[in-house]
Amino acid sequence: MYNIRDHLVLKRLMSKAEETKAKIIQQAAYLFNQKGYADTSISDIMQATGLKKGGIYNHFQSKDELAIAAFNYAVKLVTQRVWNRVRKEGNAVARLKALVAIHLDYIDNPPLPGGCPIMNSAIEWDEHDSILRNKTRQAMDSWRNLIIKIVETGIKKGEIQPNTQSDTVATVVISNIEGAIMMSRLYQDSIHLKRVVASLQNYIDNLAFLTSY
Amino acid sequence: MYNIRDHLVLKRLMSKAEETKAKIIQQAAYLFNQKGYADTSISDIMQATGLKKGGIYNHFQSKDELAIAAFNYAVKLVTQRVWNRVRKEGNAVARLKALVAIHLDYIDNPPLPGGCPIMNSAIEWDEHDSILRNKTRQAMDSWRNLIIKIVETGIKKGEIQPNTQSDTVATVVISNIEGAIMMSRLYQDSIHLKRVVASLQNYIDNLAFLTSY
DNA sequence: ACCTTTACAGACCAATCGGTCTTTTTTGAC
DNA sequence: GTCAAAAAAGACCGATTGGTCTGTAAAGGT
Repeated sequence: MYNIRDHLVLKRLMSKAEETKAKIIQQAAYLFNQKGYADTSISDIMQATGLKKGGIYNHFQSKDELAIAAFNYAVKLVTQRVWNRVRKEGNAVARLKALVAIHLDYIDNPPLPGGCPIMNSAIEWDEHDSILRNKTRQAMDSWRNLIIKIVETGIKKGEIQPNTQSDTVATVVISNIEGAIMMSRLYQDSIHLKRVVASLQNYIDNLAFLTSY
Repeated sequence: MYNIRDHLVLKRLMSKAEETKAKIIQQAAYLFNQKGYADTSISDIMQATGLKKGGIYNHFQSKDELAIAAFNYAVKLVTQRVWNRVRKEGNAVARLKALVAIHLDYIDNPPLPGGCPIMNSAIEWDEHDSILRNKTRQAMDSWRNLIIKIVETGIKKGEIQPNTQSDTVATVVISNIEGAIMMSRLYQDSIHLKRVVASLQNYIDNLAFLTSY
């Protein structure tokens, strides 16, 4: 079969197998995030990737193993988008506000279809003692630790009030954002996300050591 | 078969069939809320109720029909608990604070196992155009309208600042609570719910027309 | 106590599930 | 171009899915 990559002088970054595996992971991540693990069948993934059963099970031993790889990929997509935005800001208040604001386009321009994979997995796995629940907790831990670190660095630098509870800030910010994503997705209307982002901006302003007025 | 209810003089409130149907709905509601619709099989419901397939399909035409009845039942459970608490309070600020505080025991003493059925259904159905998504939106509408009505009544009575956006309050309060339930359930730790409830109490205090200090 | 109605049991169905295995095709180093 | 290794195809498997249907048992008005 004719393959354009071989015909060109382009060096191949991934082997064919690696490309196939990456495609499976991406398509599976999209499907799992949209439909959930239980309602996504191997047949769905076969159809999305254009592969047959043997092509998928050549790369993964089980549906679970694929789901874990897909979840890792999904989490990487969402956390990278946040971090790439947050790192641009210098001080803690600006970082927190950027972290919140980046979620405004979670409806119209999401990092992957289906909403936040951390929340989706949390809801689906919260009472199974499964590998995926642990993975979800780890992802949530990273998410919380990012906020905690920003706040504590801000306190040290005198940008944020010293009596601020960083773990409370993390819980409040994440709860708000995740709840708002849920509501905006349910109604297919970003208004809820906009309201919550505005409310959180005000919340963050009140954490600042010196308010500007 | 000997039946103690017939032997006693007790008037039967429900016929045997109605009791059976109610039992199916309750058990199904628990299962759907814990495991989700896709991962709950008719066999699971057979086991939970002690009935066989014919006994279940005698009362419901399909799994979907049962899921809708179960969702209605679950929503009734959670909304009644909220309303029974809120109605005890006279003024808007106290009502809002009670509405928030009632969710503190959502982990240790939930109205039904599996967390908030509105959020769980929202996550599972948010991209299907299904009956259950519409049901979920209706339940969320009621939830929002309760808060909106409390706020607007409070504004009229001079208990809440007149420039307050009631729909924003509804979005913020619900997003916070639902997000916090998700986090506390993921970690099996009510600390996140406690933090968010405390934060929301402060938020509500700031809506009051006259602060006490 | 009788008798009709209905609730329920349980066998049965096709379709689909996740997963295995053998065969064929493709890949890519030489 | 050759050829060994790996990737993918696709037939196949038992178990389970939601759902149907017929026979039996219980219910409950009379």
